[in-house]
Amino acid sequence: MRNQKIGFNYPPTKVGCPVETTLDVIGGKWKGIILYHLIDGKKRFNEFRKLYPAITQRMLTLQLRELEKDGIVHREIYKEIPPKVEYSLTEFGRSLEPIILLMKEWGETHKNRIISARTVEKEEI
Amino acid sequence: MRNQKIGFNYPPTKVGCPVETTLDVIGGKWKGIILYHLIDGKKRFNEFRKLYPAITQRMLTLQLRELEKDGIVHREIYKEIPPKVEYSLTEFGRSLEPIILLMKEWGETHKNRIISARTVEKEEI
DNA sequence: AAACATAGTATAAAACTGTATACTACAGGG
DNA sequence: CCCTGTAGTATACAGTTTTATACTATGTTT
Repeated sequence: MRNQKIGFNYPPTKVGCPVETTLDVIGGKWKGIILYHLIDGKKRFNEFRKLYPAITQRMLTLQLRELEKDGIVHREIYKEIPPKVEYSLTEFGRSLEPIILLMKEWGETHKNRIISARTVEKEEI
Repeated sequence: MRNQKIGFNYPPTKVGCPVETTLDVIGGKWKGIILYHLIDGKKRFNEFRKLYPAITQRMLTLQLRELEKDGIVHREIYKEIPPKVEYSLTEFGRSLEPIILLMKEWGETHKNRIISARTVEKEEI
């Protein structure tokens, strides 16, 4: 283990780079999708499932709960049967809007480039 | 498995939400940190390790290679002994600057709020 | 001759994430 | 009385990521 020593002690935790803080909040597997759709207004649980059927119920629940815990998303429960729950952005969540919109634009503009950069598996044999 | 059927067929792959495309590029565990520091100019391999000693060599290599494959980062090898390799943003990588800077601002502004939102383990018994 | 520096690679294990499947509650409709 | 719909929860397993540790190359310095 010669190489690992680098002349100073490791900090106990990752001292936050601010960019990492933001990515921690919005970087979950389905959070981009969730936030992107919440910008247009509130959504019900199964609306998300219809928009992205590949999300399992468990993952959707987990991601929404994390966003809720971070104060980004508000969860409104209607005491009805069958159940009705609406998700929406909080005021705080709205502060992410410019970032989400920039990411949306960037993704739209460069999506094809990224896809082709990643599908070059073998150029030559 | 009553609940999983939802009245339409699952698509074969996740049809890209543009926000997800962007998060796929910048959302890796250490990519925020890497990109944030590359905005100031080129960096050598061990400079990153000194900035964030918790990154292992392997992770740093993997993250840099992914950014390189996506065309975000340029890797310049100097044929010297001991080795010297410099990493920098490509022209394409520069197009991420506005997003990185917004994320940096958001993180700086709301870091404490996020930390405390996440450390409320039990309010009452 | 041994040690140092840089930029990695190799391998295995541990930790975390995500999936699959089954299950719950309750009111209304047939 | 059984089925439907909504919004979940529970459990176990599979898959992916991340970590830990050791190792490589090679020219220069001690």
